[in-house]
Amino acid sequence: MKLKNTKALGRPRSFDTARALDRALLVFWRKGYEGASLSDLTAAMRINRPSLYAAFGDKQSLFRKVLDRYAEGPASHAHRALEERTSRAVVERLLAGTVDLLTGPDHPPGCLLVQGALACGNGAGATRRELIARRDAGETALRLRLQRAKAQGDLPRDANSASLAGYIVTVIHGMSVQAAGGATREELRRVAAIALQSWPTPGESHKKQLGT
Amino acid sequence: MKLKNTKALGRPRSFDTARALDRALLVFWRKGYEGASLSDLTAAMRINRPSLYAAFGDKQSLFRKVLDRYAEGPASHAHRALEERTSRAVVERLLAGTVDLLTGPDHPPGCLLVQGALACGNGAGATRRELIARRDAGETALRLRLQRAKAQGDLPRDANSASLAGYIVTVIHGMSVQAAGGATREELRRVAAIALQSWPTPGESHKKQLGT
DNA sequence: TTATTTTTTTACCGAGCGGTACAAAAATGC
DNA sequence: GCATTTTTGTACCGCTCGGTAAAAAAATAA
Repeated sequence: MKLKNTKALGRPRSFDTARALDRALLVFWRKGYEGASLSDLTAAMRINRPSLYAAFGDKQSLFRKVLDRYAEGPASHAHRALEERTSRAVVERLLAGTVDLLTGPDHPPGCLLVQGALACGNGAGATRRELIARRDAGETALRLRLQRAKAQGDLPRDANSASLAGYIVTVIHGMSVQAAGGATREELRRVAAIALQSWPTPGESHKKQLGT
Repeated sequence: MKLKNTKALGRPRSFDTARALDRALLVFWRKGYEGASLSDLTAAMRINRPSLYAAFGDKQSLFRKVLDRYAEGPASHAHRALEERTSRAVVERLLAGTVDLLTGPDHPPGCLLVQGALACGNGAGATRRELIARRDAGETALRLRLQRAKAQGDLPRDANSASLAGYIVTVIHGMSVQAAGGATREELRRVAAIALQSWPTPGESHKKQLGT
C-alpha cells in the first residue's frame, strides 16, 4: 500500500484512475478483450494513449486491473453468497445474484469472465488462460464451500462436492451465454429455479452421486 | 440446385471445397470469428487468398458456410436427438451427444455457436447476431419438441416447455464454456447427470412450473 | 526565478488486418 | 492451332492495430 502522505511531485494526473477503470470495464465487457481496441478504450476512458500506458501499463495489464475491479464491484455478490449458512442458501443466493448481474441495466449483458476471451487469436492466449484460471478459482471456492457443508451435515454424505460445484458453475456460465444472447431477467430466473430442483436435500441420498 | 451434367469450362479448381471448409471450420472453432485471420484460414485450407474469395466469398460468407457445415456434421446429433420417442430420451441423448461433441478429440473443445463470436468488436456485430439467431433456433426446436411431448402426455400438463427448453439449452451452453476451459468428458457427463435430475416425470406435477 | 519531476499532447512507428488487381496457367470449344 | 473461360500465384491496397518518441504543460523544491 502506497500512502500519499505528501503532495506528489510533478504535474498532477487529470483523471480519476478508478473512474477510468470503470469505463474501461464497460468496453471490455461489451466487446471482449480482442474486440476492444485501444481507440475504443481511450475514447471511453476520456484519456489519451500515453496516459493509459503510464497509469495502467499495456492492454493486458489494463485488462487484469479491470478484472480485479469486476470481482470487487459488479461480481462481488459471489463472495457474499458463499457466506450463507446453508449450502442451499449459498446456491440460491449465488444464482439469484448472478441473474441480476447478467441482466443488470447499467452495463452490458453477460459475464466478463466468460465473454472476455472465450476463443481468440494467438495474441490473446495469455488473457484467455487468465480468464480460465479465474473461472476455475470460482468453481474451486464453491467446491470447498460444499465440502464444508458436507462436514456440517448440510449435504448428504454421498454428495459429490466437485460435481455439484461443476453443475452450478455450468449453469451460471450457461446463463451468461443466454444473457449475451438477449435472455431476460425473468427467463433466467425460471432457468435458475429449475436448476435448483436437482439440489440435494440434507437427509436425502442420491444413488448416482458418489465420493468426495 | 446446379447440375454439373457437362465438364466445367476454364481451369479446374485444384482443391476440394468441402475439405477446405472443414479446415476452415477448425480454425474458426479454435480462434473464433475475429480471432481467425485470413492468413490463418488460407494457411489451414492450403489455398491462397483469391481462391478463397472466389470459392466462398468474403470472411463473413465463409463463416456462414462453415456454420452450415458445422450443423450438418459435428453438431448433427442435435437433429437426431429430437427424434427420440420420449422427451426424457430427447434430452438424455441431446446432453450425451453434446458432451461428446464438446470434448471430441479431433477438433477444438467447446461449441462453435457459443465461442464463435460471444462478444466482439464493431466489425463482427452481424456475425454475433447470426450466432444468436442460430442458438435461438436450436432452443426453439427443443421447445416445440417439448410442447409435442406435453400434447402426447409425455410431460406433465403444467410443465413449462419454454422454461425447460431454456434450462437444457443453458446447461448445454454452460458445458460449452466449461469445455473451452478444459473440462473433461467425464466431468461434463457428471454435470449432465445432475442436470437431468430436475427433469419432470410424466405423471408427476411440479408446483412451481406453470403454463405452456 | 530556475531546476526537477511527472503528465499531457501530438505525431508517429512497424506490423498485421481484410480485401483485390493483374497476369500467368490450365482447362474446354471450335 | 487459337480463342475463351476460370483458377492460380504474386504483389499490393488502404486501414487499423497495439505501442511509443519527443516536446509542451503543470505541478513542487530550492
